[in-house]
Amino acid sequence: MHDTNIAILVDRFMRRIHGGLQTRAAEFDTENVGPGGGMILLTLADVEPAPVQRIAQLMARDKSQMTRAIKSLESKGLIGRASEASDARVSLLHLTAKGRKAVTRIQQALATVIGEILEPLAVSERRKLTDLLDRVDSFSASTVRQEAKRTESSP
Amino acid sequence: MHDTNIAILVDRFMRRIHGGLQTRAAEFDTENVGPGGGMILLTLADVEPAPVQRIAQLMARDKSQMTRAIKSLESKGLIGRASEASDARVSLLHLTAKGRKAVTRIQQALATVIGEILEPLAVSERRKLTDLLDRVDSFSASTVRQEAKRTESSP
DNA sequence: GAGGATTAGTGGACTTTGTCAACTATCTTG
DNA sequence: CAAGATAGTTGACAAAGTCCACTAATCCTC
Repeated sequence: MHDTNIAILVDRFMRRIHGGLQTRAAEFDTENVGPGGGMILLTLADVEPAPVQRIAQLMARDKSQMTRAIKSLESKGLIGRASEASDARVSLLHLTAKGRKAVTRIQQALATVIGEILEPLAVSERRKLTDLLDRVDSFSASTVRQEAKRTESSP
Repeated sequence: MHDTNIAILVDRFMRRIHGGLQTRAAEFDTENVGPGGGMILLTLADVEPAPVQRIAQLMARDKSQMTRAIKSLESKGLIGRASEASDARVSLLHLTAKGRKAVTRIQQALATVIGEILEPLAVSERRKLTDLLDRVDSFSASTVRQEAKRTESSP
C-alpha cells in the first residue's frame, strides 16, 4: 500500500461522518443548516466572538463562501453580529441562544456518529488518533489557505 | 476540546491535501483531471480491473457522479473499458498506459504533499496514523453508502 | 421458462460548495 | 495625506454532490 492512500482514507473518513450526519439530519438539524452550516456553528462555538475572516481561516474556506453561509445562519437567527469597536471593518460573530442550542444538538449527533465510526478502536487509540491529527494540524495554524500569500517561507 | 473536533481536524486535513495538490497542479496534472479525477485514477489503480460500481463504493460517491467522471477520464484516454463476459451489465474499467503514467505522477505529487503535511510527525507516528485510519476504515468495508440497504453484515 | 424483483450503468435536473476577480469601506504607515 | 493592505461583500461561474427515473441484463422463484 502506498503512502498516498492516507488521502483516500481521510477522504472516506470525512464522507462517512457526512453520511452519518445526513441520515440522522431529521433528528437534530431542526434549523436546517445542513452539514456546512453545522460545521460553522461548531467552529464558531469554539472561538466566539470571532470575525468572519477567522472562521474562514479555521475552516480553510474562501471568505466569500463564508459570507454567504453566515448570512444564511444569521437569517435563521442562529448567529448575531456586533461591530468591533477598535476596527470598523470587522464584525464580530457570536452565537445566539438559539444558535447555542443548535450547537448542542449538533455536537451530540456528531459525537454519536463519530463514536460509531471509531468503534473498532480502543479508547486509548481514539485518543491517539485525535492527538496525531491535532498535532499535524496545529503545525499548520499559520499556513492557512488565504494567508499563504506573503508567508515568507520561500528561501 | 470536544470529541467532535475530530471532524474538523479531518476536514481540515483533507482540505490541506486538496490545497497542496492544487497549488502544484500545473506540475503534475498534465491531463487536467482535477482532484476528483485524480482520486478516481488512484483508486482504480489499486483495484483494476473493476466495474464502475466498485469504484463508486470505494470512494463513497454517487454512481451517477462516477459515470460522468469516468466518461471524462475515458475521453482523455486515461481509462479504458471492457465488458465482463460473465455479466453483460458490468463494464470493467482499467487504466490505459497513459492513465498509468498519470497515476505515477499523481502519486508522486500526493506523496510530496502528504509528506509536507505530516512533517510534524515522526515516521513511526505517521505509520501509526495510517494504521489507525485504515483500521477504522476497513471495518466499514461492507457498510458503504449505497450498499447499506440490505447488507446483511454476514458473520 | 416466464414474470417479477434486482442490479449495473446512464442521463436529466437541480442544489450545494468552491473559486476567482472585483469593489467598498476602513485601517496603517511612511 | 497618499499608497497600500485588510475585512467584508458581491457577481459570475465551475465543480461536486443529490435525487430520481430509465434501460438492459441477470437473478430468482414458482
